[in-house]
Amino acid sequence: MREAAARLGYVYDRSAALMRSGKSHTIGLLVCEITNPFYAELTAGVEEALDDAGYVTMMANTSESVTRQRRMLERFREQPVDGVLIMPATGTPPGLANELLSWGVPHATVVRGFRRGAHAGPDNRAGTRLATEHLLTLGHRRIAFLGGAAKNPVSAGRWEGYARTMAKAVLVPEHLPCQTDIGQAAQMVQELPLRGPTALVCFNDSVAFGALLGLQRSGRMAGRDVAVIGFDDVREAAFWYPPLTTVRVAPRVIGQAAARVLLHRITNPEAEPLREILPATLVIRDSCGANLRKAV
Amino acid sequence: MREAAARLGYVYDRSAALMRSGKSHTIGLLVCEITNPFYAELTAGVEEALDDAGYVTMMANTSESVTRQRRMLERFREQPVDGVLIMPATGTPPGLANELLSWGVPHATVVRGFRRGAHAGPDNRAGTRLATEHLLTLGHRRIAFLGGAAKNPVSAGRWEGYARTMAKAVLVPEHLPCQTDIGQAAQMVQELPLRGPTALVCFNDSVAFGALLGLQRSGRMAGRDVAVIGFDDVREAAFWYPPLTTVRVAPRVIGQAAARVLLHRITNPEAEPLREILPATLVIRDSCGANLRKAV
DNA sequence: CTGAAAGCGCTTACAG
DNA sequence: CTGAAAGCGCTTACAG
Repeated sequence: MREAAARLGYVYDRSAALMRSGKSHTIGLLVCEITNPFYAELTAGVEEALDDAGYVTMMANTSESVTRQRRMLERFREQPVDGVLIMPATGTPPGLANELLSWGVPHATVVRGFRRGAHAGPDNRAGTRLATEHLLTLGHRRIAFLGGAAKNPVSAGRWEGYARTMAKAVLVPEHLPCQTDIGQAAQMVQELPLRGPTALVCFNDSVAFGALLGLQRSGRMAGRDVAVIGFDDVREAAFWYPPLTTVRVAPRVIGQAAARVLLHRITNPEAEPLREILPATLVIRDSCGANLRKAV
Repeated sequence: MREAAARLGYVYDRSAALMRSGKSHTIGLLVCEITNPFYAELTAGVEEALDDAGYVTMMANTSESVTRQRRMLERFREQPVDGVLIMPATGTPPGLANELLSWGVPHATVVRGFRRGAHAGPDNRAGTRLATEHLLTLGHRRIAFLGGAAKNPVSAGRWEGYARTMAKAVLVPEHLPCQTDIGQAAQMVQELPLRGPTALVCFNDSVAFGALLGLQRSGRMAGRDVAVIGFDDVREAAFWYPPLTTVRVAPRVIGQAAARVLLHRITNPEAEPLREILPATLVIRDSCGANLRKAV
């Protein structure tokens, strides 16, 4: 029937259907920085899962701009969409969670979360704990944490995983603050004193790449002179020189979980919001020196 | 007025407005592979420009699946959107252009184009011409072209720029086919005979990264033993070891041009479709050996 | 179970 | 120039 109608040039009008039924089968997705491969991969996971559930994804890239995020959110509200998946831009006021609640728009946070409400993200604390424990096993004592701002829950979680593991080993945690940027991290590491830390737990892979670069520039080599561990396992991690040991959190899996959590919110508005914390695993390559040690 | 209404809880309903006016102020964007940093950056450029023009971007990632592309396109038609921006998935039948035309949906292609119709993309031919000329200037004679499938216009254009420049220098062009993938390219280059090409013009940066890796694995070094030039200038290009000499085509600028071309199509449906071919420039870093030469 | 009518919230064309 | 009414194409609730 619809087949035949289509042949005659008929096209189903979703906007009319939406107006009458109030269901758009569209989800708004707010990405904090699409040019970051980690978030790009995550976005692909979200879209895949929503597509399977019969939803279409309306994506907007906020480029870490709170203003742009606000505008897109209002736009989603007017559209309207059936739900919003949000990776909050840096500097998002915590009050946003309550505002979204008062709007009555089902929503879930991804990776960067609010204290409460539907959420899907990696186990940040377990990730840096695994990394730190691995370095301790390799015999390191002067282990520093490179990067991270500590103001947001992601940084806080990763710092905690590291700092608590250090404390448990009766060692003093050390924070080397720097921007989440290859160039900045490289600068920081390049200027590190010779008798400084022998191992670095990095906030994420970008920072770790910078560390690799900074070591190289100062004539040192990751894995041999200083152990480096990243966080995320972006695709490039395996291809860097040396290949990066890092904490894998599978962005695509997080994306799928986020879609699930939001859809649960939509279908069960009265139920307690789901919070899915996804496991982190350590991927051992060369930058931590473990393979080098084995070879000797 | 609207301010006051908003305070009372009123939310403008775009779906109603759309139904009456037929204008959605929404553009559908079909991305062939969002996890490729080049396309991610391009997407950000499109969105930025459309946002400035008062349009919202509805993005869908096809992951190079023609089936998914078809479904999203039909969805966009039903939605409806005011126009579609498409980076065709590999294997898209050329007939799609006519079909879109018959649907009456304004559209433009990005990067990968059809023979006719609105389009924005890099000057592929000029890009590889610049790369090849640079290698010739550095004294190379055995220059090969690595990667690219030649079935699509992008590959064809890049191959032509290389092959014609070689022919002009009375040299025989050589094609080393491989998948557009770091691992595949690395394998290919690793197995290259010692008396093989002394320089490689690569289909894109991913392939070039693979070449760098393959050389490293076989104990050779890009820039010193074999010159390597990429295409795209993705963000990582400057940070690889050695830093990659590559053809810059500024994905963000292409994205902005694509938005412009589509909006022109929407506002001037009777006018000839615009085709914007954006300039390519050569960014000289270390992988081509030019800096090494200077230092000696 | 089937079919005609009402109505979603806007914009637009028309009457006053 | 202002204001009330019609209508966009669906879905839904209701009458037959």
